[in-house]
Amino acid sequence: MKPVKVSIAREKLEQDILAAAKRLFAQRGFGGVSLDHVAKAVGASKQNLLYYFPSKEALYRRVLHGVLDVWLSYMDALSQRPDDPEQALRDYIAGKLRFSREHPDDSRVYANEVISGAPIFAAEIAERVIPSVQADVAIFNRWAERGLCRQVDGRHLMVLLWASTQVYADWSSQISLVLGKKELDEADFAAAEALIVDMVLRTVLLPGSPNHGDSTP
Amino acid sequence: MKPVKVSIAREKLEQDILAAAKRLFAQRGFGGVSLDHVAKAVGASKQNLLYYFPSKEALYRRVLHGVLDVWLSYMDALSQRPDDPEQALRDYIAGKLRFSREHPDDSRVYANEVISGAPIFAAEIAERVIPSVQADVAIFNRWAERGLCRQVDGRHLMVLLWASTQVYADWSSQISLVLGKKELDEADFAAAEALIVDMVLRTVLLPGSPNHGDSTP
DNA sequence: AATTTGTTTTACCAATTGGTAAAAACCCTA
DNA sequence: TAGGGTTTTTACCAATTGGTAAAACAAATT
Repeated sequence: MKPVKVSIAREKLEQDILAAAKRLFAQRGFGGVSLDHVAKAVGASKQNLLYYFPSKEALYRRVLHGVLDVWLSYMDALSQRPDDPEQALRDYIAGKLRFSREHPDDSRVYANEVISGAPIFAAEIAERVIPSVQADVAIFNRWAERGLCRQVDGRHLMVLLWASTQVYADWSSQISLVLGKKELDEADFAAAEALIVDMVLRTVLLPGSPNHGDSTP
Repeated sequence: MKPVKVSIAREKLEQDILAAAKRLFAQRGFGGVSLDHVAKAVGASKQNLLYYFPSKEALYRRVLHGVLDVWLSYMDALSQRPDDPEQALRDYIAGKLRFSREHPDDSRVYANEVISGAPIFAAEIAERVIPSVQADVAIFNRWAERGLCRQVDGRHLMVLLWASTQVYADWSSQISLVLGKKELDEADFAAAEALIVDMVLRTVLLPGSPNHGDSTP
């Protein structure tokens, strides 16, 4: 198989463009970013940028596609431990919070798109995200059927899990203000994790479960 | 006091502009909206619009100011019942969900601004929102001191309450996809409220409380 | 009716927008 | 070193951007 020859330089510039575009789209949304902004951020000309990505929307789609990859990669925690609701939920929450911590811009790009009603990515979300969510919900329901956890509406629980974890990326500016510090640190994320895990487990686990109601310091 | 005479027509057009601007800013963010968009949405000329609002940023500020008024008006539930944590929390959650239901565009405008790092409204948020949040947190801590509820980190609890309620406005497009319907209806909001109230009360109320752990159908 | 005041329209403007066409520079291999 | 493909630059373009200035129109006050 002939290797697709791509010069190092090309590869690097393309990645640089995607990275800069992600940062800008995260901050200002699709409409608030011009190709010139992105080009200047990477020290290239707008026309050069258009050589790599045929249009602004194409660039945005590529960014969003990458974001979705990352988003989904943090969402498979439930299926990893199909027999242990407690640990699965702990992992899931920890993973999503790690996503917020490590990829805040990905989170914000995604949030911007969803808030706008997903005009561009509705199809891809329907194709990739929704099945993944439904799989998680199905795992949930199976746990309940098998008596491993209480009956709760898995769909709304998933919504609550996204919301309460992603907020630490998307709303970090306001949360920082509330906590009275410039940026969120490790300890803040740990505190968030403790609270969310505590709440979810109290709600989901059966009263008789071993670990029930012990997570308060 | 001399009444500031403002013709009906003026008043109405100004309100129309603000309403249209809010809808557009909610959907596309500040950078994604042009004065011409807003003008066309209300059937006026761009220059006419600039007669009422001296600049795009001025218009945005006015919209955001109104949004903040609404946002804050739904946030005083805790102080209304200073001696009854359970009912106060129920009211608070119900109120914030009502906000998401009745004012989704306000919620989205606010979310857009916060995600962008609140470049324009950081000062006003710090002045108006943060004190309000801190008041709520203080009420919380007092409950805990008086033995009316468990010790939980009030700040992170507030974050969780915003997140889990506002998500039903900001992310309604994706939640609709998950629930498999075109838009969220009364029943969906009721289910969300039930879950959130359940989780919060399980976490916050003391084990011996009267209503503890009974909210599952 | 004349005048003042408030509102809208017309006519501009320079800068920026996303995008095209083609020339120029670069790089690798024969 | 010549040629061929790849990448970058230069030169454009029409449309849109936020905004100004002043004229035209309408409404209320005298």
